[in-house]
Amino acid sequence: MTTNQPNKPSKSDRTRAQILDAARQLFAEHGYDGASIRDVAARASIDPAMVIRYFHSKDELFTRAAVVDLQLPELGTIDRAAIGETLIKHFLEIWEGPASGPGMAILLRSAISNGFAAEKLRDVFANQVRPVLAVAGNPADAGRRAGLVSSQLLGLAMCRYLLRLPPVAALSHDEIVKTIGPVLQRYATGADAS
Amino acid sequence: MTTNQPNKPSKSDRTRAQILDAARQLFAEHGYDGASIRDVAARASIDPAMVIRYFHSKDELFTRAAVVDLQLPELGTIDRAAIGETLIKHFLEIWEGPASGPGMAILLRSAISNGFAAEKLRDVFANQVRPVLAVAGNPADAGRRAGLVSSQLLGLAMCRYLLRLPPVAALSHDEIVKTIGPVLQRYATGADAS
DNA sequence: TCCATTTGTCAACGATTGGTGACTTTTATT
DNA sequence: AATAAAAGTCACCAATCGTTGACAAATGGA
Repeated sequence: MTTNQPNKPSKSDRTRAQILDAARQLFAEHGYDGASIRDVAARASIDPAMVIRYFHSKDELFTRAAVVDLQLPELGTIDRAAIGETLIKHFLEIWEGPASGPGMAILLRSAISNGFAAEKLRDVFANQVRPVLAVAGNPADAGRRAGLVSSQLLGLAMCRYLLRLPPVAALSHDEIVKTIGPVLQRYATGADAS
Repeated sequence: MTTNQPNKPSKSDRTRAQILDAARQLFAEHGYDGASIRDVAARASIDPAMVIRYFHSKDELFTRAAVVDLQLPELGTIDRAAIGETLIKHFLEIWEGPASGPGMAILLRSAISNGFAAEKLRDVFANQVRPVLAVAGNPADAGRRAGLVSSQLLGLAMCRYLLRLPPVAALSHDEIVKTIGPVLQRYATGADAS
C-alpha cells in the first residue's frame, strides 16, 4: 500500500476522475453518440487507450457518467398547496444549480437516439419521480400524475437547455415559477381543470 | 422529353420518392446521425450510390425529408375559450393522424444532437408557432406564450412518442385533451394563474 | 438498327469509430 | 540500487461512415 487504507488519493484515482469529468461534459454537450472516446481523452489530456483501461468500454463509461440522483424532497412533509412551487424550484436547482452535475442533461440528450440511455431515463422516472409523486395525490393515479409532471418538465428542459428556444431560454426564474408552478400543482395533485 | 410536359411520372421520379419515403421513416426512427445512407438505400431496395445521385448529400436528403408544415389553424377565427382545446387536438392530429407525415418526429429526434436540425426546429417555432399564437393574446407577449405552449407540447411528444414513458404513452386522447387543453389555454392566452 | 441519354451497379477512397495489445516510462517498496 | 507493479504511450485492427467515379445495363427517339 502506498499510504493508508481508508482514503487512497492515488495517482490513478485522479486520472480516473479527470476522465469522468471530461466524459460528463462531453456527453452533456453532444450526447452518447456525439462524444467519442478520443474526444473524451483529448479533453482529459490523456491517451485514448487510458479511457478503455480505466473504464472497460464506452458503455460502462457512460453508465458511470450518467448517474442521476434527483434528490427530490419528500412531498408528504410540505404544505400541500406548495407542491407545484416546490417541484419547479427543485427543477431549476437541478438544471442550473452549482451542486448537481449534468447528469440529467447527459441522460436527456442521449436518450433520444440511444435506446440504452432511454431505458435509464425511464428508470429514473419509475424509481425517483413516480414514488415521490405517489403521496401527492391518489396513489392509484401516481403513474399518470408523474407522467404529466414529467412531460412539462422535460419539455421545459428541452426548450430551455437543449434546443435553446430564445423566448424559453430568456425566462427568469420568477417567471418560470409563477407560470409553470401552478400547472405542476394541478398535474401533481390530480386536481380537475378550472 | 419522354411523355408530356405537365406531369412526368418518369422512372426516376418513382425511385426518388422511394428514397425519400425510406429516409423519412429511418430519420424518424433513429434521427439524423442514427440513420445511415446505406440504411436508407437498403430500405428503398436500391444501391447506396443512388441516394447521393438523386439527393446530392445526406444533408440535402435530410432537408428534403424534414419538411414540416404544421398547418396550424387561424386562432383569430375560433372561439377564444377553445384555443387550448384546438391546439391539443391539432397536436394529436399531427403526431397520430394519418395525413401528416413524420416530419416533426424527424426534426425533434434529430435536433437533440444535431445543430443543423435544431436550427430548423427553431425556424418552425419562429415561423409557424409564434405567428399563430400572436393573435391569441398580447402580441408583445407572443414569444413567451408560444415558448410556454411549445415546452408543454414538445415535452408531451418526447414522453409519449420518443421516450415512450408508459403512463404517458397510455393516455387516451380524451384524457390528454381534458388535462393538457386547459394548460395550453392559459399559456396561449397569457391568463394569470389561479 | 443505331446511338445517346438515363438508370443502375460495383469497388473503392479517406476519415472516423470503439477497442486491443505490445511496449516504455514512472513509481514506490525492499 | 534492484525490482516488481502501476501508469502511460504507441501503432494498429476491423467496422462503419459519407462520398466518388468508372463502368454496365436499360431505355427510347432517330
